[in-house]
Amino acid sequence: MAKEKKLVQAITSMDEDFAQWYTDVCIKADLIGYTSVKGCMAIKPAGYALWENIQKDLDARFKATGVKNVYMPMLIPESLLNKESELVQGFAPEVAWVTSGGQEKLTERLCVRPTSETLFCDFYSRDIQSHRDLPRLYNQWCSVVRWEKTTRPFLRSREFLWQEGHTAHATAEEAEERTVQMLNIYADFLENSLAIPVIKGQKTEKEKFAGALHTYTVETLMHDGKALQSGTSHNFGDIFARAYDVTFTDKDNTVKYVYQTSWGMTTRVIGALIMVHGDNSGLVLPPHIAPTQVMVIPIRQDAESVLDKALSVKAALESAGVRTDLDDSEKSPGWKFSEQEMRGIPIRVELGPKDIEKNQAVLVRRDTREKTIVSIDELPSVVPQLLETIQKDMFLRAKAHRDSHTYDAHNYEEFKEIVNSKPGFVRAMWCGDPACEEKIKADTTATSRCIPFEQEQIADTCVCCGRPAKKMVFWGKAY
RNA sequence: CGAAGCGUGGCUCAGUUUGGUAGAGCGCUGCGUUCGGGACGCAGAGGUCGUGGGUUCGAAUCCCGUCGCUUCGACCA
Repeated sequence: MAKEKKLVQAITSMDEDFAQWYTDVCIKADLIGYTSVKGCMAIKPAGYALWENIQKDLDARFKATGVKNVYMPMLIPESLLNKESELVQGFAPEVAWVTSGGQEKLTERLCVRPTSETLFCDFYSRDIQSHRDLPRLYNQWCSVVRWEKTTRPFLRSREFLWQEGHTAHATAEEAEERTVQMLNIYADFLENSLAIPVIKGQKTEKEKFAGALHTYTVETLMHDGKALQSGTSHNFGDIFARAYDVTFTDKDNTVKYVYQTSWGMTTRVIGALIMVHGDNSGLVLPPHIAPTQVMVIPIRQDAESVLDKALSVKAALESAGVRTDLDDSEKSPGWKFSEQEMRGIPIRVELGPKDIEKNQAVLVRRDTREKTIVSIDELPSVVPQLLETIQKDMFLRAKAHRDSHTYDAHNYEEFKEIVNSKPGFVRAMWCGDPACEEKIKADTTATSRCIPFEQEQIADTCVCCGRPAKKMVFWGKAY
C-alpha cells in the first residue's frame, strides 16, 4: 500500500506541540480563517454555527430567568469611561480609540468598547427612577475590542464575540443572588451542553474584575493541563452606581443607589471545546452543541440506489430530530472519513452497496471510533440514544482527566515540584495575602484560579508563607 | 513591550553559505478511470521571491531601512 504518499498537510500531534495542534485543528476543522486585520480572525461557517448554538442555548437559559436583550453603542466617550477609576486603569492598556470622524478631529475621543459597564450605567442612570423599575435584567450579544499584544484563534483575539449581562437591583442581597445564579447557569451550560467539567469559585482580590466588589468564575482544565477561565459573574455592589449616579426612589421615598452585576461568556469557550475534547485527528464536538450531529457518507455513491438510500437515511434521522448532513461530494470515502473526524462530527453513518443489500449501516462514534452495525430501520431510534451516550461519556472522560490532573500541595517545595513537573490544577491552602500570590506567580508562573465554593482543609498553614491558612485555592498555569 | 526565528504560486517549503534571471509536493481547473480510512492517469492555470533603497554588467541570493507573521516571556476573556 502506497499510503505514505499522502502529503496532505496533517494535524500536528498534541504531544509534539500542543499550541500548533490547536491552531491546526482550528484551520482543519474549518472554524476560522486569517484576515488582513492584525489579531482578528474570520469565523467561518463551521465556527459560527457553533457560536450560534452556544448563543441559542445560553440565551434561552438567560431568558428563563427574566433577562431581556438590548443593544448599547459600540463607542464610549472618554469622559464616561473615566468615571470609574479602577475600571479605567484595568482596561486602559488595551482600549482602541477613535479620534476622528470623517475629516474632522473629534473634540473628545471615543473608545471602542472593551466592555460596556459604563454604557449600561449611563443608560440605567436615565432609565431607572423608581423601585418599580427594578430589577433591570438586560443582556447584549455583541463584539468587544481589546488591543491584545499576542493573539490566538478564539482564546485571544483583538475583537471577540460575547454576551454581557448587566443587571441593577434594589438590594445588595438580590444582586448577590443574581451573581451566583448566573454563575450557576454558566456552570450548567458548560457541563451539560459543552461536556466540560468546571470548578466554581471566587476570584481573589488580585484576579477579580477591575471595579468589582467580587468576581465569581468557572474554571476549566484543558487537555494540556492549563487552566482556562471560561465564564465570570461579577457583583459590583453599589460601586458603579456611585460612580455613575445610578439611583432610584425606594418604597420609603428615599433615594438609593442600585446594586449591580455583570456576567459574560465569550467565543473563548469554543477554544475550551477544542482543547478539552479534541484529539490528534481533530475536533471532537459534544452532540448537544454540534451543528451537525451525524454525517452520512455513501460508499460507491455512483452505484445504483446508494445515493437514494443515503438521502432517505438522512431524512429519517432528521425527522427523528437529529441534525444530519450527507457528504455527496466526489471525494473518496477515506477523505470524507478524515474530514468528518477533523470537523468533530459526533457520529458518522457509512452506507455502501454491501450494507444496503443487508439493510444495514455502519455507525462510527467520533469520540471512541467504535464501530457498530445497525439495521437501517433502527437508525432513528439508535442514533439519538448514541448521541446521548457520547455526550455523557465525553463529560465523564473530561472529568476524569481533570481529576487525575488535580494535585494537592501541602508545602512550598511540594507546590513548586508539582507546578513544574505536572501540568494541571494544584490545590493548596492560602493565607489570603496578595503578596503570596505575587510570590507564587513570580516563582512558578502559576496564578490563583479561584477560591472554590467547595472548601476542604488540606493543611493548616499557607503553602507559601506558612502563616495560618484561610482558604483552599486552585492554582494553575492559565491561558 | 522584551527575546528568538521566519517572509519565495492558494498552502508547506527547497533554492540564499559560493550573485547568472525561479523549483517541488499538496491544492486548484478539465477529461477519464476509481470509491469500505485522505485513490490514480493525462492535460493545464498560477509567482515582478513582503516592501523601499543601495552595491553590481547582473540580486530571491550581498548591505541598510521598513512592514508583517510565528513562538517564548510580560499583560489580558
